[in-house]
Amino acid sequence: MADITKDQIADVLEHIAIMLELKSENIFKIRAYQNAARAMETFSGNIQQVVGEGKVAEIDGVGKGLAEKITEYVLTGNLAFYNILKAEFPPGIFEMFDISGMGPKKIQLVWQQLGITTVAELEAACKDGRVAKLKGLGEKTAANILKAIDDRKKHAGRFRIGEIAADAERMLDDLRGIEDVIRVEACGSFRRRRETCGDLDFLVSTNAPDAVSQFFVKHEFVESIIAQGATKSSVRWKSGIQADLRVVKDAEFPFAQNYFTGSKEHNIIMRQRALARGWTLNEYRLGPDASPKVKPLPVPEIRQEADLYRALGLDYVEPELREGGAEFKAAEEHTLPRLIERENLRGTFHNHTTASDGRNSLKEMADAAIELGLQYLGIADHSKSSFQAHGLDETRLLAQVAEIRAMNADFGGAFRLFAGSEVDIMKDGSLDFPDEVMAQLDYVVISVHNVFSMSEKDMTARIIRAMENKYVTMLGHLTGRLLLQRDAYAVDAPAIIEAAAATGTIIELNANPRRLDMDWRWWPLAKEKGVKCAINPDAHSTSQLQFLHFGVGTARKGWLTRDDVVNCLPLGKIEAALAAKRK
DNA sequence: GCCGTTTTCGGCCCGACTGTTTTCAGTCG
Repeated sequence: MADITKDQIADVLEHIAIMLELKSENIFKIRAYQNAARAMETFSGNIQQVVGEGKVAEIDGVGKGLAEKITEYVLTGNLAFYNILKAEFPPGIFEMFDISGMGPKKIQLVWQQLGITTVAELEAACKDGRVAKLKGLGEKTAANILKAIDDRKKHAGRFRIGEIAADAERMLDDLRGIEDVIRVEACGSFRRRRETCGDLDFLVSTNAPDAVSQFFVKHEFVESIIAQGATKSSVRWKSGIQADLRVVKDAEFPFAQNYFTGSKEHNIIMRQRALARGWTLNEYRLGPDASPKVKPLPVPEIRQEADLYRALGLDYVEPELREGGAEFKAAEEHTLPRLIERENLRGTFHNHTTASDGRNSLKEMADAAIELGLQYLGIADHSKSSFQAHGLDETRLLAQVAEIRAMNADFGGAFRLFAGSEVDIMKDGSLDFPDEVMAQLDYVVISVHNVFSMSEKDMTARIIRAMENKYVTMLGHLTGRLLLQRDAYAVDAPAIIEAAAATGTIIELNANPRRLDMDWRWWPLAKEKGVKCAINPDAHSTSQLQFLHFGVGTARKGWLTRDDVVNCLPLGKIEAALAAKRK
């Protein structure tokens, strides 16, 4: 069996959907491929196993036809249908989808009429007037395409939530300050606390829409105006991100809030549930369906989002869970979890000091933790093999342990530092410190920091071997990914989760917004297996302790409650949790 | 291509904005 991951399957299905669009195939067939790609991305089981058991078609959104294609791809590493389809298109053509305003129809047009197959050729054809002469296009379209090509060069791609959160919060505050503004929300992927956002969506209810729109497009953040209408405006901020504003009447707010929060998949199911009750749902209202297929029920009054969920037979679904997956079944059966909140955290592990590559001293880190209202702080500087990060050898580590013990005496029980280490996992799965050194620590975080290019099988075996050491308390940043920067190394997450359950090892949710690793998609499986989570900021300075906010957002996306996260335990109870595996 | 509490055919979410048109197609979210 080839080592095909579910992400690779999703990419292939997504790519097929794009090519079918270019061939002007049936739109619903295209959507079926897109749905199946989403189903793969959010699938939390072991796809190899499901293929082996012949149960692919049991996955929601995957039918007989796509199950056969997925099975062929997983078993052989190849998909004949995909290869044949791909051969019909020049490879550079797909890059044109990254140009805002270029969709399948225009790409097809410039390709068929002008023979354009790359973004560079498109740019040239816009400049020399050939694009403007095409039927259905014109001067403005050509100019807009040029602007979009230019924008793409400047602002490629998506933004990490850590890069945009401060500006977004500031905009929310500013919008709330406008006269006659009633309700304000940042919707979209930002509200759902996705790890990256392509844009920001602001929603305002007011009786003075013009004033709000004017304020938005003239805000100091704005670099250029993309579109401005009566109810919808789009701008590009100086930071590079696109920000959209929707202005609605207050009675419409809960519907718009729900609609613009998404996800798209979540919205589709919401609308289907409305139709099943003889209603139609859009971003403005819940109303009677013009041609109902069922005997319509009276339409209830909706004042806030929770009313809408109730009307559709659901408990309120927190935004973080609205990814179009298991949230509906749980909301129907009243089994949605009470999600963890920032205030539940009592302390945190995996933080660095000037002893390795941190910017603040032990004392400064402790003071900052106290300032944040934490009861304890774990220090886990790098081990000696991470020489690029000034990793500590045994002598320096034991000196730091002694310093921590002395400081704890001064805190007098109100606050505590825990002495740990972020120990490198060596290439063969052995650890950077011997057992007798780790035995002197309160806890041990283990992480992979080198030799990323191993096979999935070897990397998984490497990590599992390290987890089997009884002094290892928790596994740091599982995949080593740096969002929008460096891909995850190959590792079998379900196998790691199984091993964590078997060995009693905690898995870290690294809250650094560049990482947010382990990914939120795996936490429901970890929770099901009884694996505990530690939300750790991986702070290299006092200010980075604030990363805990992003970690809590990701934990909420992973359906975690305070009971699933060890650092919700108070002093007096956390000690036993850290020591449990050593017995 | 998927799916089913009027089921194996005939549906499949829907509105705003732009640019090119003169009533609509394309794109986006």
